[in-house]
Amino acid sequence: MDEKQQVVAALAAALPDLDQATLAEKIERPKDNKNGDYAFPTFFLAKTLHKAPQLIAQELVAKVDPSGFEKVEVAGPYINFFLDKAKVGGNVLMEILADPANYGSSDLGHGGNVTIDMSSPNIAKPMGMGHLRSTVIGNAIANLMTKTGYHPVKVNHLGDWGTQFGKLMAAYKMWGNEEEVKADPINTLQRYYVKINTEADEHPEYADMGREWFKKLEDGDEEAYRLWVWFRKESLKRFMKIYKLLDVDFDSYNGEAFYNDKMDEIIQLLKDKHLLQESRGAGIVDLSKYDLNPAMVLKSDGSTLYMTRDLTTALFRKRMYGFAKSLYVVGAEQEYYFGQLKAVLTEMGFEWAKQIHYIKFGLMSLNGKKMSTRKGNVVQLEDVLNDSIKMARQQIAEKNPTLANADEVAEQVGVGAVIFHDLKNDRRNRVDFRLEDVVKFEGETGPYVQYAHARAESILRKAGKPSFDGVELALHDEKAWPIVKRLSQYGETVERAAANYDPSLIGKYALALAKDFNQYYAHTRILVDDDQKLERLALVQAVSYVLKSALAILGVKAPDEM
RNA sequence: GGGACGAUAGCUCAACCGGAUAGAGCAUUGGUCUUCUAAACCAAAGGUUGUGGGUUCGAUUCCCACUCGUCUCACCA
Repeated sequence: MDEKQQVVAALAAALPDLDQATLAEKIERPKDNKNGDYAFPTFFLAKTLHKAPQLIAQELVAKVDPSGFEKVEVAGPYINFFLDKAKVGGNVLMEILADPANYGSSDLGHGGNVTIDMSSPNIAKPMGMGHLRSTVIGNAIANLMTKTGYHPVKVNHLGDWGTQFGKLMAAYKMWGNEEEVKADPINTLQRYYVKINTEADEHPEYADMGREWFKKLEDGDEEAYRLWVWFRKESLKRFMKIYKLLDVDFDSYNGEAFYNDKMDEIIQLLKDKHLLQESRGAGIVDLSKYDLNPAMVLKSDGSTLYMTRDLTTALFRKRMYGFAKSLYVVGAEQEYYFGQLKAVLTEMGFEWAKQIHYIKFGLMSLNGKKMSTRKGNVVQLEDVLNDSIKMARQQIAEKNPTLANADEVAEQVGVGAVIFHDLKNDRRNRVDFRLEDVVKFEGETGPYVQYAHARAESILRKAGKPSFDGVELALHDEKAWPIVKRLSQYGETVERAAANYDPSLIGKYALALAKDFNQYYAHTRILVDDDQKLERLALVQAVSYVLKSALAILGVKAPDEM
């Protein structure tokens, strides 16, 4: 950052007619290191100066003071600036080593609360791979918020209410067996649920039974309530196992049921503001001024919908947390719906509606088809995690059989692979689930990054964990320059990832840094006793810190040995 | 039919604000472990960036049209 200012200053002296902001805007970072560290293209000056860009570049470079730079040279229409590698490199390393935990952090958020609606699995259904996306994306965004000075509030908006419970209860009453459910709650309940759905075509009365049971639940029927509590408890127990594996926790588990008795207010508010209209017996809010279809907030039988609960939830969260932002990490198929939700809130006069951001992610499919719990074609997240851990354990047995805490590391690597796989690409991309891709440990994967980190730690152990306190560092190894450059870009990468709610930028950064390091490692011996040994070790230590930090943002562990 | 999003190497994906020869990984072919962990490294090969126009000194990137794909368009969530 300061380095860019240095370039701006040098150019400003040669081009007094242009203001610094314009110059800063035009300066770019060449993709190829041979074109220097910063470059200034002169095309845009051709028109005003009536000269060829190449000529402008040549004339300009003569006026630029190259002191402070390694060199400044012309390459066609570009002026390329090469930084003083020894000095800049040393500064970057010293900055990281002085305060590793805060490297890359900023205070853009000034402590403002950011509620993040994430994970939100449905009770009485197994957590599928689809829920992984919302969980790990939400978790990574929460970490990005922390890193940029916000205070994230992770909310697991459990799907613990709705007509599907009525159906489930009806199914349980017909075919259920208490012992069977106790033995394996989720899968058994899931089986009942699939059964009643598949047989509903032949037995239309099942749908009515489901509605009746849900009505009972809403009216506080004792048996319905007892079943609901039981199903919910068993489901949560199972979910907690998965969250523990993923190492994700939540600040609130207030789900749909929590808002069940709080919806009157929003209905009343809509009435007071004359926004509630009747149409075909149902209650709707007209949104034609937003170019959207009307939002239904009351069914014709007077019962509520998802929309009703979400409006209530939004208002509750604003009051409870006074959020600076409210994020919803939800599948892309709900985009239209969230447009309506925001529009209704705006229509109600809540100016904070614009603080709501919908963080959509691409649908996960199986063999090209949408996964459907009702049809039973889902891949269970727990199975995938366990498979991955098992495979990681095998790899360790082959490659590092004497590793002391092998089981613990296998879990970190196996789970890390799954999480990283889900986060490395743009969250909006659709993904077709393929186990062999998810549990891959080579190439652009989580384990690749973890491995680079473990190698770095291994070297530091062998070097006797050197201390860098108060050491004045310069970096003389030219081969280390790509690494240092990458390290120096961590903060801006974090900021960009946070601003775009895009964890994949951190994933790509971690891969690039791991690759830089692995290349260096393959070509340079670090543990040789010469006068540059300490600065090489400082480099290794800095890489280790930053890799670990980047992985931590993604929610991936960085074992010291693997 | 309306809307949203997308189309880049055989496959999965990159490409910051419009910039230098469009880059990685996987798969394929070949090379590198008596030296810090080979979950790694090096190399080869792989492209009319869906099609056709336009804007620009310059377009994968911006605009228009078209083709194809996914999602979505009130009593599910």
